[in-house]
Amino acid sequence: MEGKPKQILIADDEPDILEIVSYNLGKEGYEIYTAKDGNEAIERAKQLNPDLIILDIMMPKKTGVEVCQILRSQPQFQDTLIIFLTAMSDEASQIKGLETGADDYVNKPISPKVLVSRVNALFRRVNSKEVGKSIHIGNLTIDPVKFLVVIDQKEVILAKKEFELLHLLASRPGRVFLRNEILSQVWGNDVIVGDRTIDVHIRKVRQKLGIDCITTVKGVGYKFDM
Amino acid sequence: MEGKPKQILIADDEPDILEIVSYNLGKEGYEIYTAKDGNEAIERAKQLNPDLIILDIMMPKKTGVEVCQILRSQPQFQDTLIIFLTAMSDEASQIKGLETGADDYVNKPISPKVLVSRVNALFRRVNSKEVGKSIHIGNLTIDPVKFLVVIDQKEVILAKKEFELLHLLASRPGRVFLRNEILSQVWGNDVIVGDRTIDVHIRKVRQKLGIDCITTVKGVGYKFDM
DNA sequence: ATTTGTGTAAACTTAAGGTTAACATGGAAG
DNA sequence: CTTCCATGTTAACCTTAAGTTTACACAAAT
Repeated sequence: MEGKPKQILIADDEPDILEIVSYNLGKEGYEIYTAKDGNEAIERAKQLNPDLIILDIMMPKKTGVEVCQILRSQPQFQDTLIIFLTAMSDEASQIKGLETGADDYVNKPISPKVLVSRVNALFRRVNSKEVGKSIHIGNLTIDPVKFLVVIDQKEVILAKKEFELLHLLASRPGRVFLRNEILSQVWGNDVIVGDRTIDVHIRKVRQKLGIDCITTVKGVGYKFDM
Repeated sequence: MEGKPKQILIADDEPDILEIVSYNLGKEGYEIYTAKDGNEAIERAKQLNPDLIILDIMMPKKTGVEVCQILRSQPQFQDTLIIFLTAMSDEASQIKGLETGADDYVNKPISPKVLVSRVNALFRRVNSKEVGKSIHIGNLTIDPVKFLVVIDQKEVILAKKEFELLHLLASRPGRVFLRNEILSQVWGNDVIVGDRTIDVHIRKVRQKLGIDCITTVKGVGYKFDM
């Protein structure tokens, strides 16, 4: 059971490094995205929500350590893997890096093969326990493992269908789901239910969440939007 | 919620290394055990079932890589963390080591502080493994060794199935276990039992504990919550 | 052989969840 | 402005999952 390809964001100001790392990890089947300074790294991380972020420490705008701290302070990136990449091989930096919340620390000059092995080792470890990944959007968290929705630190209990419906919509924020799609995804392809059934569940979700995050697209379907 | 102290097994044939590593990790609150060759490492690993094993590569009897392969081939050690410690800093060894199933690879001469950071980073990432070790949640203690549940200083006797059921749920508080999962974990994959059997056992546990800590998620399963 | 504890099954009750129908609303087209 | 149609709203109703109780089989202990 091979999941979807893992997304990796690489931030470094040296184009050479970016290229060599992208090439070698891409060859392994990972989906690679790049950033060339600290601010861009943060920006891209927020829009991509990648599985792993590889950060050079010495970068313009913001250092890798700063980026790591900023990202780790947000719930969305609590579980994201982070590897530091750096020319500073002194042990103080390394310790500081790991204590900032990084998962690994690789010294330059990097060996592409070693980096690939370390990336693989990290994913091997994390994959074995991570079954359903939770969704974080703004102050909203959807956790399929705990079957729980948290909004502004407050837990909201949704019934099964309500949860599945919200989970579906929130899995692709902004994208419109046709009523048909919703029916087949949440209710299954065979069951036939009345026309108002979806509406009623949408209503319950809206009501329980208390915030307006589901938009109606008349004649088409619904979408999640914050 | 601070768990039990993590157990670490360190295998190296140089007493100096053993001592310095033991001292530094011990200071961090880990419970340290040692072995001085490959065979002893395997033997102690089996009797201790530690959370982390640190293996020197060049050891008498069996090399660290061999020990790793042997342990990884057994289900008991599938999730156990393994770090290689070695004087061989060439990248081929490192790649081989990581691909054997190790989680990290640290070169000698080792810096105790760096090792400690890396150990901490690994445990930070993998907070989940606590099988066979007692669980403390609030005023509730579940001790699988003594087969005992203590709640508010009062011992509660649970039957085998009841105990296993509670232990499973409490091992991951908050997480929902599907009825299927419960069946396969507690009853085993092959046995087929009636639909109400789980309910009955849930009821007995709830009754005996006297506190409401098991939540029903209708249509999904059960979860432990305090 | 009898007692005791444990696990499973069956029958029944309860309640949560899901669906529907009937009606309301609101915006766009004519 | 009126009509039309898609969606919103509400409450009643139906369905199904879970809770409860009792009974019984079986094994271990006495």
